[in-house]
Amino acid sequence: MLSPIRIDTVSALDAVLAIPGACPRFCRDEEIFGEGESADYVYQVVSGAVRTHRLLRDGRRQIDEFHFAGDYFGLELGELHRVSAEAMCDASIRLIRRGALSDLAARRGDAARAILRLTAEGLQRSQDHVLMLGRRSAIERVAGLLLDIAERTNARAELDVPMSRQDMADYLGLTIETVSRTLTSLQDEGLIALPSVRHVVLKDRRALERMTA
Amino acid sequence: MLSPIRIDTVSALDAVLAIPGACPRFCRDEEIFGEGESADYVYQVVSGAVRTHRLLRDGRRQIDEFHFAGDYFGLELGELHRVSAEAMCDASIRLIRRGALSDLAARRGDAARAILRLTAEGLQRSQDHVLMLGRRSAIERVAGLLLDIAERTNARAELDVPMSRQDMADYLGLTIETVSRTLTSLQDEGLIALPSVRHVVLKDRRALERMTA
DNA sequence: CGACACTTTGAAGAGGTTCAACTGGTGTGG
DNA sequence: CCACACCAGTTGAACCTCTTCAAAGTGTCG
Repeated sequence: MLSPIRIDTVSALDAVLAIPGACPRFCRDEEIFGEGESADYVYQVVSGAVRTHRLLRDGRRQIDEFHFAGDYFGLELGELHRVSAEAMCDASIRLIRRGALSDLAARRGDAARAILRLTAEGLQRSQDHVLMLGRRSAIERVAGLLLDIAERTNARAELDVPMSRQDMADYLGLTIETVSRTLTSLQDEGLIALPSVRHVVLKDRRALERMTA
Repeated sequence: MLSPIRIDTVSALDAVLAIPGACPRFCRDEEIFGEGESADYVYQVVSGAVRTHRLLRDGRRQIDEFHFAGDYFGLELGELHRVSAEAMCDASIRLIRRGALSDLAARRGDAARAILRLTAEGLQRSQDHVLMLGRRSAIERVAGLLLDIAERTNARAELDVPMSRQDMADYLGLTIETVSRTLTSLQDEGLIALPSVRHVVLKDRRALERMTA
């Protein structure tokens, strides 16, 4: 049973926002929507992983967020998307008509609260991101990202990392070389292992957590 | 947010959220609430200016946001404040009981939408902050902050800067010395003037905007 | 006027970037 | 089935922006 203000589980959110929608597949690096386009849909990752990003005029890219199975993205206050979204690997994405969602929110208080909750969670994550970019060193940022991926993909020690080094760099406000060197140094210190480029084993989670706390 | 009905002005928001509340005064650097405290109120700046921040264990500080007259802050999804808030100068702050706000939101769709709108605007600002910290140089960050202050305080060319250099640094992810040097170099280039420490004159706004676009 | 906090400036240093070369894994074609 | 090409990732070295540490300057308030 839901409290008047809190919706406590992802599945509860999904139940409230269960609106039929198409569920197309996108392949690796395919654009789902672009910055400045009309925000006619809200999206949910069914399988795979998605990145959302913004670009400066000169090409500098900042990845805003990574989205994993179950996550919603593309929810906007205004009429236009403020970020672009691309699949990081083959992904299936549920499309929810924005009009259907606002109709639902207008009729049902719990749906309106679910939307508020999604937005507020996005804000919390963005605030964490700000703290990371403003005040943490490269090694702390990388450690934090690995732990975040572990948590959000429900991985134990061994992670499937769906993003390239460039994606990690553009999320962390670093360069690809710094990310690579930092991962190597974490490996040298025995905190992680890198069996392959897109797999990371967390060997000393406690130590990683100490870096990010 | 999702609804076709938009609330377009701050005053409209205020009308919807007009709940009687105390309006205490805080003096410079006084804490309004602390990170981890129970979030029993939502706050609105009546006059003055407020900063919200988070601290790492070792004392590194990241300012999350500056709040000016009319701005709401301290709105939380969960039970606890995730940031601390302090007055940057003498300020009067309206306190709104959170319970009163959620009652109102439960009864009136437009109030619920107003809360969503506030949250979504906070998210947009936080995303802009992420882009700034992740991918902009010191001079671009400082220029961006000055323009932001100008816009939010409705200043034309001459700005009243309510924050210290340390506050600017902790918002921009820089050090106090870098902020100071950057302001000096903007002055040397003729883009701004610094008649006194807490006053800035924007002499070439176009050039400043070019840096931040 | 003097004390104190904040700001500015200077010089040296570090962390991260840049540019460049090399490595390794993957896919393709002979 | 191997050779080769290609691309992402790694490593190295030089460089640069920003930081750190130190000192001097400025403004404010008793």
